[in-house]
Amino acid sequence: MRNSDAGGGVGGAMRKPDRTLIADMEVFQGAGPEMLDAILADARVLRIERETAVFAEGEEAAAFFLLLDGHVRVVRTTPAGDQVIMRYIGAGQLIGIAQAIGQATYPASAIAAVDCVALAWPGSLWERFMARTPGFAAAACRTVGRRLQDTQAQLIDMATGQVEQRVARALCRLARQSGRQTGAGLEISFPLSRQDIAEMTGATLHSVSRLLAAWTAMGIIAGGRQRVTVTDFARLQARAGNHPPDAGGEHGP
Amino acid sequence: MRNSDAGGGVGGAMRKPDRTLIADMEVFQGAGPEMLDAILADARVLRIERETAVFAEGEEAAAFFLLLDGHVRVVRTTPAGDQVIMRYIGAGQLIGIAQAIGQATYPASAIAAVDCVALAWPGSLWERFMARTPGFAAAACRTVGRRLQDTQAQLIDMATGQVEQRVARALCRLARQSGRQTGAGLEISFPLSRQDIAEMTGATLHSVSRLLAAWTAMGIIAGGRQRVTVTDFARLQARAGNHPPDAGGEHGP
DNA sequence: GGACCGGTTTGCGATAGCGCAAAGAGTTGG
DNA sequence: CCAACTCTTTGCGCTATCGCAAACCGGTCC
Repeated sequence: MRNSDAGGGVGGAMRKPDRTLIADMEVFQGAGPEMLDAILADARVLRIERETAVFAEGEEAAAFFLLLDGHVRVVRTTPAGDQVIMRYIGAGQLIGIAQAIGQATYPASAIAAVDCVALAWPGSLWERFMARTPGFAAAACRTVGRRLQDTQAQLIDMATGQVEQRVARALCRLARQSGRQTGAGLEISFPLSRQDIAEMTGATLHSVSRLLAAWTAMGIIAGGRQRVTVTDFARLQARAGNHPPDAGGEHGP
Repeated sequence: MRNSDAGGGVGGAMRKPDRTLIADMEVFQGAGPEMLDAILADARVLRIERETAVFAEGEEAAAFFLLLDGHVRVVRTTPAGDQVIMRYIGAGQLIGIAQAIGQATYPASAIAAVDCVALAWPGSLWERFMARTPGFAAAACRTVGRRLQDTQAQLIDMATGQVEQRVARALCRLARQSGRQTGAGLEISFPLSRQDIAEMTGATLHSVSRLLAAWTAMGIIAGGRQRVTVTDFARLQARAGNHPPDAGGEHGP
């Protein structure tokens, strides 16, 4: 089990950020300088330590957040106690927008994958933003829509794909979204355990471990403890579903 | 393969409906009578025959729709050719809202499960609605958000549940949303083949058939060709994994 | 330095559910 | 009333994947 208790770990304030920090966020497009300042005036700046919760599933949705730096994973827990990682969210994205969808409580938990910085607004301001900030509503709608698209794509994967495909796709997605180019390849820029990958793909830790071991041996990926680097993106993509043009016998004895 | 070609089958117009028809739709809450009339003035009324497409995946998103009567299923097709039923949509809901999420093409197909009636607006009007109809943006956002919630719930099912649970949950959901109370129980009010259920749950036709046969024998459900009636909702829910009020300590036969 | 600890790897048996194949059983239309 | 069709049921071998158990590692704490 993970140490992901409570909403603790949300650290103290920093000095107020400059408006240029949020001026190019999609949600605030169309807002003038004075409006941006007003928006910022209502924001708290949070620093969230690694592996602590920004907010927890079921909690009253008292605030919504804009992630300025870091990555958080959005997790839901089943009645049976299984965790499922819905997505990872990177800098520049909104989280905790329960009010956008008319929910009084957060439907999922958000856990910082690394130390993060975020802006927080009281939930009550959501409506004001929706009403007064030009384009905010449309942008929020698109944001939610995009997540719906992603989730649907994942659902399709789960419905039709084998574990190998699902894991390959998850890694491709993460590498594309959060990959940092290094000498060795695209390195996923936050700690990502085999267990995490399993919880993203609906597989078991064991299957994932086997898979990654095989791919490491083939030179498709590299990395150790909570680290994954994609060294051969094309070949990983091939594993993700486009199996036809492939040689190489694989898999155990 | 199903006879679900093209956007054909979209029949001719009916006489204009009365504004009361849409006045209580969530998306048009807050719109005054004259605005409702204006909205209706721009709408076309469509009659869609059973098993024909309202719109097709990949098609340019030229319009969005409000389903007035009937049920449509929203389907996506994988590159490999597998169909996945994302959801069923009933009367009163918006469909084809690709523009809401900033898509130029429909991400899925919508096929009428029964003869349907819908209103259609040119996609170009979306922005006007968003801007001028009070509450429309927020309602649209909530609609998309609710679908996101649903899809996430399904994803969790797929990730953690066995086929039996998934099928049971899918039936519970359908019965709750579209069940018509009859003497025998809650009858799902549109044709629903085993194959459809399979495509909703990521199972095979065969597994679904076996499952339903077993449940029929137990008196949990009833129904024949493309028909499902839930005769014992509580017990079906138990199969779905929630063993709450029930005390039945049963498992596989 | 050695025990400890979270994450990772690996082996192996158990099995759910797929894939294939073919027979039944309602429906539809001539 | 029969033929054709579609949907459904059923049998059976097969394999991907789980579940458990145990060995491994690279740091960390004392």
